[in-house]
Amino acid sequence: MRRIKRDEIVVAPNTTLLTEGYASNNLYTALAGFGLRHKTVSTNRRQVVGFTFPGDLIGLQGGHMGRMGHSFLTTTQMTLCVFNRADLVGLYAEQPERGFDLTWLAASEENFLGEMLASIGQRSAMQAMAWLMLRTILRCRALGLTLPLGQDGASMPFPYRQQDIADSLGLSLVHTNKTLAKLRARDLAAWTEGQLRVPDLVALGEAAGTDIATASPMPRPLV
Amino acid sequence: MRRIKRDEIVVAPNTTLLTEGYASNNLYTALAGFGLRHKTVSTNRRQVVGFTFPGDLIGLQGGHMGRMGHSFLTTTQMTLCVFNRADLVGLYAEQPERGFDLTWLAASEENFLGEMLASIGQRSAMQAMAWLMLRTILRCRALGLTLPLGQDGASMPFPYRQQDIADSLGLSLVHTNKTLAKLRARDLAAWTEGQLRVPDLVALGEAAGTDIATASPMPRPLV
DNA sequence: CGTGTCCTTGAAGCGCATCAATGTTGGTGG
DNA sequence: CCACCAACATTGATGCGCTTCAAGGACACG
Repeated sequence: MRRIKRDEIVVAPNTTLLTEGYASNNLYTALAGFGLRHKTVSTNRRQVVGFTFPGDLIGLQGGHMGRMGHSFLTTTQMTLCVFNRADLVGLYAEQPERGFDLTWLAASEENFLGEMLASIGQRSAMQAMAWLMLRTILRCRALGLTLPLGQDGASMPFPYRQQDIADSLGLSLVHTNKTLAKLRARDLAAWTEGQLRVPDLVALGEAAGTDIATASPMPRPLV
Repeated sequence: MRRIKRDEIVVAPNTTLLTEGYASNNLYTALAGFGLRHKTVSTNRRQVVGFTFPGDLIGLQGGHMGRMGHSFLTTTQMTLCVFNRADLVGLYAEQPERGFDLTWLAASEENFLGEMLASIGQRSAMQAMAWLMLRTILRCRALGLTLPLGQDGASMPFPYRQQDIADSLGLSLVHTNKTLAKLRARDLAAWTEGQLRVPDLVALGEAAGTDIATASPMPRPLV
């Protein structure tokens, strides 16, 4: 991938990098910082379709299908590696394994969205919230972004706003807040000051109606 | 693709071809018939993550990520073209454009699931249902599966059960039935005897809170 | 003619949205 | 250095859209 790397940039918090409906010449890999991808449904309604962590590829869609299906917004300051869309075609020819990996990533994203769908569609607010936190912290543990917490727990930076989670789960801000308070009261997950602390991953999994093995992400190729 | 084609099979209605959590050696292209992909959340709760029409690729995930993220179930009898998972790797090397197309397909699926997510998360039952019917009929029109109906309408076979739609939109069967009745009463969409009839696509789009251009699928590569 | 599958309709109740108000924190300019 | 404001978090009250429970109808099949 280094061959087609074009640049490395630092972006301010709360910046829209990619806009839904527009073509993008670039795609990025997140090196540091946090962001999110979202779709706009109507004025004052959006759906967050994913949280972006270091190591994630951003804008693959735009590179393959004329225009972006979602926008990308930074939450914190981010450091990004920049690639050029036009270079992708050549990459497939020269390094088929990389092309295979890209399909893998897209399929993996698809799988994640399917799980989100199942979560929003079939679970209660409480379960869905628990599932999201569990899924997030397990994924970030695989990335080395978490710190151990007690026997079976973990903590990690999670610098989003409650509104972001609400828009991700299709809940109102108010109900999101109350559900978070419940999770905190039951010692399942405490999310304060941008830090997510889960004292017992197994217990959180039970509240989510799933087990850790099911919620664990698969090992992924690096791009 | 013909090079790696292994077989052509006919499958009975209501048959599970791929099972969530298991690896699959095969992937398929639907030549005729209808089916659906679904995830099992718990006993007696599932999430339908997509309806499968002729021309669709089935099981790409299983070919790339060790095991399937969802099950595949036929609704009608289906005719399928069978490919072997192991042949995929070679395909990427020999025909990079095909590999590119596969990523395109996966990214396209991801995009669709994002839209489903937005629909379930942000829209009312009525809007979500209208959106699903519109999206479905527009996609099938591009495949040549629809017949024109009046000035701005279209009709197509849609041989699913109400429970399938309910599980797709995260609604109860009862409410799905009542919402369908409303759509029928308002002359927006009539779905009876396995046929979906939409007299005015634009009007349906208005009920869905979107316009036809936004809901239209992008042209796709054939595999 | 009984049995299973799917569709339909009514009634009751709950989970969540919406409305409204207050608290907290950090930034900004007088 | 404090008054002010904007952004985000929190909490209570009210009501609706949906789920769940229940029952019955239509049709196909052995």
